Amino acid sequence: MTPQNLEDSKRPYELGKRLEQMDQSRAAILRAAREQLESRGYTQLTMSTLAAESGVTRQTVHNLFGTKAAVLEALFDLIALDGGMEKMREAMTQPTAQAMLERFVEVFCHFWASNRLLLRRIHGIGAIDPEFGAVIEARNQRRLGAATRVVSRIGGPGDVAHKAAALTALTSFEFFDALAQNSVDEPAATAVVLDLARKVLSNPLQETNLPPHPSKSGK
Amino acid sequence: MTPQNLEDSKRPYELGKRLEQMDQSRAAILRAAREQLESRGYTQLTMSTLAAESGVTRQTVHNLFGTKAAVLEALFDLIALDGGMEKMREAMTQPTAQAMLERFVEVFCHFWASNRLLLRRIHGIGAIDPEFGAVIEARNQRRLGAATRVVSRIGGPGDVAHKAAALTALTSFEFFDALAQNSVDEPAATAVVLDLARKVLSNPLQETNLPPHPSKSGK
DNA sequence: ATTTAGTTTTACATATTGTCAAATTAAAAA
DNA sequence: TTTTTAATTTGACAATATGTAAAACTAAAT
Repeated sequence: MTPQNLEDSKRPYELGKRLEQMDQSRAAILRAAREQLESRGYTQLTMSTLAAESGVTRQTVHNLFGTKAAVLEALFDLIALDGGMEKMREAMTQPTAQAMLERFVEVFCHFWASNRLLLRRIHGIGAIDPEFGAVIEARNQRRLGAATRVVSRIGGPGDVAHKAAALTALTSFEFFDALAQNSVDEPAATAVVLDLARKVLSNPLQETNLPPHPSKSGK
Repeated sequence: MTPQNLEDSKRPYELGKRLEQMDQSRAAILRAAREQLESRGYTQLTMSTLAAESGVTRQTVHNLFGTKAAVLEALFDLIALDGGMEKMREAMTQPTAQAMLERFVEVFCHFWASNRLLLRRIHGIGAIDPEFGAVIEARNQRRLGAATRVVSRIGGPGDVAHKAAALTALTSFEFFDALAQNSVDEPAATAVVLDLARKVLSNPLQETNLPPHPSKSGK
């Protein structure tokens, strides 16, 4: 019953050029997935429309990816790869703590801005589907880890975990998206995030920045 | 052809007690919708499971609400109503600007905290479905309007629209949810939001809070 | 020329939404 | 109490969408 049996033996076969074509199909499908996800939304994107726009059969989409969820996960992985997430390493190795924070904020804000509509959909899927949500949350936890290192590096008073949570929230896609929703362009939004991040990390919680609770004493 | 025709005339009929039962069914369906949306997510919530758990027929769910989207919109309206959104009026009529800001932040943070998981799902639906997204965005625009009034009331330097956008993002559900995700409880998260809001509204953009760009000069 | 393996075609099973009409039932009106 | 009304149920149906399976087809490798 070994593979060398006369009956079962198969001539060796390298996919070669066929692999390229498969990769092209995969790429075309992911491109179509991105377009349709952005323009039509999640429920309107179907395996059929995906196949039609990418020039293959619906069955081929299933062969190459398996399920609709797998297509979206592949798309998610793709933008994270060529979207510049490898710049994180460069950010985390800055010489000074402030430069580290600055690059940290810039890297994420630029990534959010570059894929805003798509990420809104993908994160939305994570919000409505617990299973997919775990994938998103895993990435958020990695950002939390990086944020914790930034906070530790900067030092200062206050609880590290608490400040890291705040920094993570400030650098979340959702916060950036909310900022950009109201006519704040990428540089301006990035500046706001960076400004707030510095304020969070410099002082613990300065509630005395302005009159604390002026509820009784009118101005 | 008037209603008084012998053929077409109908005996007057008040629904009375039947209306109560319809309301109970409606309430039971919305309760089931909330539970299933939170526990199973959007796609796992079906008209069938909804009907089963609320003790009516699938057809009745359709009779009472129309479509699945309509059920969720009704649920969205419900939590907004009895969820305490009427407290907004009280917040906007505070005597001092600072009290107004404080109540503004507190009202929203408390609302987000009281319906966190449910709102994550509902906002997620808005993110994946452009049509439903418009409903969410309409509410965000109302918050932006209120934020603009708060910002104007507080005054100070800087662009009102810009600061209002920042305040709106800080008081967004998504930002609160991101904060609360990492072990920050409601009071702490509210304090963070309020603190950041004060900082945003007090100074325009104080980039000189810390050494500006210490990229070349080491510490 | 033969073999291999991806693609297509075709068919099928399942699940879900949404609609429709007749039978049923509980409440209102007489 | 009897009749009438309207909501609920029951049963059926159409339309989509996902996912699987197998045979025919085809392009590439041998």
